[in-house]
Amino acid sequence: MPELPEVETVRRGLDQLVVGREITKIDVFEPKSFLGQPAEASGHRVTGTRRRGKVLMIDLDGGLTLVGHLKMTGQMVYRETAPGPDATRWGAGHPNDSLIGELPDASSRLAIHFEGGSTLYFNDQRKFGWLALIPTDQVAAIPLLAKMGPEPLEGDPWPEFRRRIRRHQATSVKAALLNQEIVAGIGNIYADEALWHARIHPATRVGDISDRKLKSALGGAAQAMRLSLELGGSTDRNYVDAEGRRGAYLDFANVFRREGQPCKRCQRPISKTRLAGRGTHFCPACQRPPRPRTV
DNA sequence: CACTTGACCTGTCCGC
DNA sequence: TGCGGACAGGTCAAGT
Repeated sequence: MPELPEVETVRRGLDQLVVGREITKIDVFEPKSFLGQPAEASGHRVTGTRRRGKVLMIDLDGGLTLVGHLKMTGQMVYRETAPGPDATRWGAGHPNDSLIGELPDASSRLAIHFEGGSTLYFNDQRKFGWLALIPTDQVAAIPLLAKMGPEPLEGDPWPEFRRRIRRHQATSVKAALLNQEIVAGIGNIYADEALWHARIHPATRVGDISDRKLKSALGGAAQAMRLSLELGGSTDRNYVDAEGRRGAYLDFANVFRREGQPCKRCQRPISKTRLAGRGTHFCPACQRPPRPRTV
């Protein structure tokens, strides 16, 4: 699932690959995946890329921006040449071979064509993701962005994080970490990793957790995401970067998708349960369940 | 307002 | 082998 490190990895790739290129045409294969008028992008040149939380932005000249969200299965994959017999980058046996092949494929929702024949494909198996073409000065007003909490890897997010999470004392800390209005960019993988780091049971109510522990959880999320950035993100099923490559972070995860395997701190088996509508991984020994407060 | 649940989708996996 | 259903999880709408 593309979370902050995955979206940032895609952004860095796109920054190298498409900045300076002029869009000739956008072909939309799945109308619900694109908001706005695709024809309005033609003739505009990419001036830069940005990211806020899990939201990707590709700025164009003329005051336009392509804003996108990959949700769970979105991919932004750049190909230098038009599809053809030689377009496949990966040889037989390459680890990417089974993940992504010639484009467009069945999951391709739109194609952004550039001067010179290169193409940026937006693939999204489950059609939850979207791209929108809107005036740059209206990007910040998108509700998701307008309400979004602090960036966990920029400056000191703790004071703002603390202010926001303390408004939600009755919710579970797992749900709070997934709430983009409390802190930006954390999804299911890094929420579980953060709580393992801080030794907090995911079902614990925010109101029952000290500031010191909450700060540790935020720090744990940041630590996991920084490592993931170095490793090109997490590839669970679909995620690839702008050049179609997998990320390697899950090989180093402490709890995510490790149910039944030994905790790296205490060797007890990792548990998996369902919380806040999500699969939730934790060490039942290191992360003690909350005590009932009354009765 | 705070909080929870279901909807949105489709590919994969599991049990029968 | 085929089939039904659970599951995967980011965000929003609708519910309590």
